[in-house]
Amino acid sequence: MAAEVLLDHEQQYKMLEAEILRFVHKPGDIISESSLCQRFGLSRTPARSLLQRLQSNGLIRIEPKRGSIVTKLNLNVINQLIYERFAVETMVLRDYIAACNPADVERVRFLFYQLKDVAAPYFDDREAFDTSRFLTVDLSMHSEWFRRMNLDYLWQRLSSPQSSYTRFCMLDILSGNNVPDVLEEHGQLLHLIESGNTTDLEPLLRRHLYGGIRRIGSRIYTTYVDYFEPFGGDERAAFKET
Amino acid sequence: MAAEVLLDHEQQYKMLEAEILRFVHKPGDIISESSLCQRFGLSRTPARSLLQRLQSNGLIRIEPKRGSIVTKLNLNVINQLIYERFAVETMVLRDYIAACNPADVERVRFLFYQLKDVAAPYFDDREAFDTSRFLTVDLSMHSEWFRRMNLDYLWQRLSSPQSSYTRFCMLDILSGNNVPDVLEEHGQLLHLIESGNTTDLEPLLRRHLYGGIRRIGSRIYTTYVDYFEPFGGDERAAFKET
DNA sequence: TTTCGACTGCTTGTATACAAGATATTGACA
DNA sequence: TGTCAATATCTTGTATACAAGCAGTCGAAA
Repeated sequence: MAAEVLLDHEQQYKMLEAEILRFVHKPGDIISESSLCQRFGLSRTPARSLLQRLQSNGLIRIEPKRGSIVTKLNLNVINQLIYERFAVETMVLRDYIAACNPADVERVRFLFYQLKDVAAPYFDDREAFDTSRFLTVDLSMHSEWFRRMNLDYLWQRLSSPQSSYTRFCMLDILSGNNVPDVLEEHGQLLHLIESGNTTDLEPLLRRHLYGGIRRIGSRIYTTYVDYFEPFGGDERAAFKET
Repeated sequence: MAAEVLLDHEQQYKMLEAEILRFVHKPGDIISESSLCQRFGLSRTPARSLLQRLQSNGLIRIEPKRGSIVTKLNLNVINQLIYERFAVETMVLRDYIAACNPADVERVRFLFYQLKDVAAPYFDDREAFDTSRFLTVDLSMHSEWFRRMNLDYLWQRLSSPQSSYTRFCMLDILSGNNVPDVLEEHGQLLHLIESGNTTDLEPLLRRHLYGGIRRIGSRIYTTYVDYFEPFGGDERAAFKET
């Protein structure tokens, strides 16, 4: 195979990152410097930079003199990151609902109808359903309230593919089982925004953000068991949704 | 000066990090590969690794063929990180107050008295006041509720020296002006925990966490103006505390 | 057959020569 | 004196030789 020489470092990194996030490289897989040298037509120095960058984002672990290994997901870490997202987004959305004007509401409404359009094939013509686009529109709704409240950096920080969380979400998404829930819950969020209701916000967001754990369920211990770090202690308590 | 050859990579990194956090290397300063080579007795490859690691944590910016420059603080980013901390800690502390038992309360009370002890010299014998120790005990109170709620990773994520926020706090701390406020506010937090009161929690935490911006105040635009990125737009709105 | 040791081939870690861009210096020329 | 181009010297980027640790293979000896 010819080396992919057309890509700059940033593109190379994004490509590797995407491959890890989408489980093309599975947890436990080895990505050696030499494989990157061949693939991208690099010498070892820039290949090492790529690996070090992947490591600093928690996607691989470089073991000296042994190799670079795609990290496994840590359910404990995932739970804490969901908690973080839940805490932050509850407050952001509360503040957003207090601050938004009719034009803002209209924008959210538009994004929701867009989400419905993208989701339609999921029920009618499963083949035509575009998972990736659904995810994009889903996220663009969430980013809307952050953007409106001038919290773009914070949204970027929460949604950047660090550590285990993004890959966990990807497990949920790739199976496609999240579509009905996401559609339903985003509809309810829109309804809260339209009505200015903030009292029902917290339980709804809790259900929405912990949905991944609910849907993946026991497959963590069966189908996907090799993707996760061995479970020690009482991490099964995760199922109780706090 | 003899090279500091006794340190391993981790220690070298921590040392550089601490020097940047404490403004030994000021925003805008240049840290070249060759300076690290000389100082630590390294060749360029491991020196580059150190710099890339600093860059991935937002402490320096590597400009190709030009140099590596200590980043300036971005007030907009700082505000968003304070917002994050505020949102998360409000929820953590609310949950903590609902979950803690008398032994937990006693532990917090002990930490508060410890904080009072460390702070005492600040008022009596300013020379004997230990800034670093005060900060440690301050943080150990905050980490206590995270630890109790099994959110250690989240605490680590929020308090790790990324980006601008930790350095901003350091500006506040190095001046020492935060001691009375911190003592007072931690006392009030203890009081809320003892009484199980959660309704006053949010305003108190807002005051506590935005305290740095309040105390530094206009010095952002005067004394410390060179430490910050140029201000564009309406970032002065920061003063309104949301 | 089993055990154990040398060895072969892998991995990443380090040092260093060279490439190439950015910037400051220098000096000739007007 | 002022201007501007050549140049010297800085910076980081890249390629690569060598170091050194880990692991699996192979084979000889018990």
